[in-house]
Amino acid sequence: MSDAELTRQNILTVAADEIHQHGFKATSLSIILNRCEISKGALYHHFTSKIELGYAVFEEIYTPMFLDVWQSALSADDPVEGLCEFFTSMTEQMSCSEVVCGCPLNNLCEEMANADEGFRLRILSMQEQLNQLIVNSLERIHVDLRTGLILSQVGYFIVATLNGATTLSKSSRNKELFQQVIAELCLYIRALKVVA
Amino acid sequence: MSDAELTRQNILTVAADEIHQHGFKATSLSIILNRCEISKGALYHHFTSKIELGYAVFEEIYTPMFLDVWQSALSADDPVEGLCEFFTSMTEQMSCSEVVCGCPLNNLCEEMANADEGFRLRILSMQEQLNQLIVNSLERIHVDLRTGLILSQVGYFIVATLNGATTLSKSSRNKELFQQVIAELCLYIRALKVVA
DNA sequence: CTTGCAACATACCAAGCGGTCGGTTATTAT
DNA sequence: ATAATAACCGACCGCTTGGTATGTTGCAAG
Repeated sequence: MSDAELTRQNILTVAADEIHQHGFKATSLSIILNRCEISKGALYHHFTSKIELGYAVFEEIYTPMFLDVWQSALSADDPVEGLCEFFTSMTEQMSCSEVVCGCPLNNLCEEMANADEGFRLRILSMQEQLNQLIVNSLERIHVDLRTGLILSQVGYFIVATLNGATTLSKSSRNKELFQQVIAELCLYIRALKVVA
Repeated sequence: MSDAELTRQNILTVAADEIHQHGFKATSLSIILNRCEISKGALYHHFTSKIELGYAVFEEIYTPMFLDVWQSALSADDPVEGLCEFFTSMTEQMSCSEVVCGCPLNNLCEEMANADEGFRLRILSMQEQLNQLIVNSLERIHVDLRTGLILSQVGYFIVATLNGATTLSKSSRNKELFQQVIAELCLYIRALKVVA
């Protein structure tokens, strides 16, 4: 990787962390410059504006990270158990800072979907991709599932609850609340199956 | 109501609307001053700082509004049906701007719980009050409910899902997504009861 | 060897922010 | 009537923000 590309990646990584911690609007370019030990000229050589940097972070950092982790959870033989294990391991591995900072995509949806069309469309596309992943994996085991389920609706319900749980936990600063909601969510997910 | 108190209330109302629309940090005092047609001196006569104004909005506008609406939903003879009707009527009455702006408390939790201790504690207290309301009303009909339910967990699950649904809907700018999640949430809530 | 452009650095800018302060008007108590 | 204070005004301040324009360095092709 060339020096220039290294600089670019470094900016993206640091910016992703700052945006995760403080949100997009509250993220200061000068702090990114300090952390990267570069000048303003360097940043504006690689990105035309703050919002374009934000888009790049979304597309090159958040999106692949997000798809990877859901993909692997849903590719289990039994996606229902895959999801539950994924959620449970989240609560176990979750550090305190992650409880406080929440999910980057959920944060951006809250903050920017209403304020910037570019962010809104990217977030929307991400949500639809994620929902499709869930629907596809549930369809794989449709013979084990209750009849009458609207899978797309179920997918959005799961994502909504997970996001709601992270937001809710921010005020208590510990993962107890998160764990409770996740536990209830796993009950719901497992109840999607017909009783054996 | 005295003129001074009228001014104060006007500031609170306008500030509540601005914070709802743009979040706390992005809310500009000068815009509030313009909308209220008052001077900066007037505002700082009634409130010592921007953050104190934010606290006042939370306590005097958002909190009572929030408790009122949940209280009345949960005081129905059957709180399960009360909740479902409440949620369903939300989707029907919801204007486009409300879809876009989301729930004021959920927004503040996302934005400020991590950034300001005063907001965090107020939000936490609000969440606990709300959960207690739900738990109390479900306990009233515990004979109709499935055994083994952890009511506190159920309460937080409901709130988390509702909040997640509002956030999720922001990116699509319409209430279709919200309605889907709410529909699934009502299925979940009604399934709390034992089959008759 | 030199020409040229990518890859930076630095100084600067206007705008907006929350907040302060001295002054003015209106109201109320004595 | 007067004194005191509440209620309000508006100019000003320091600071930070995203963004720009000019200048410098270094590598790489011709």
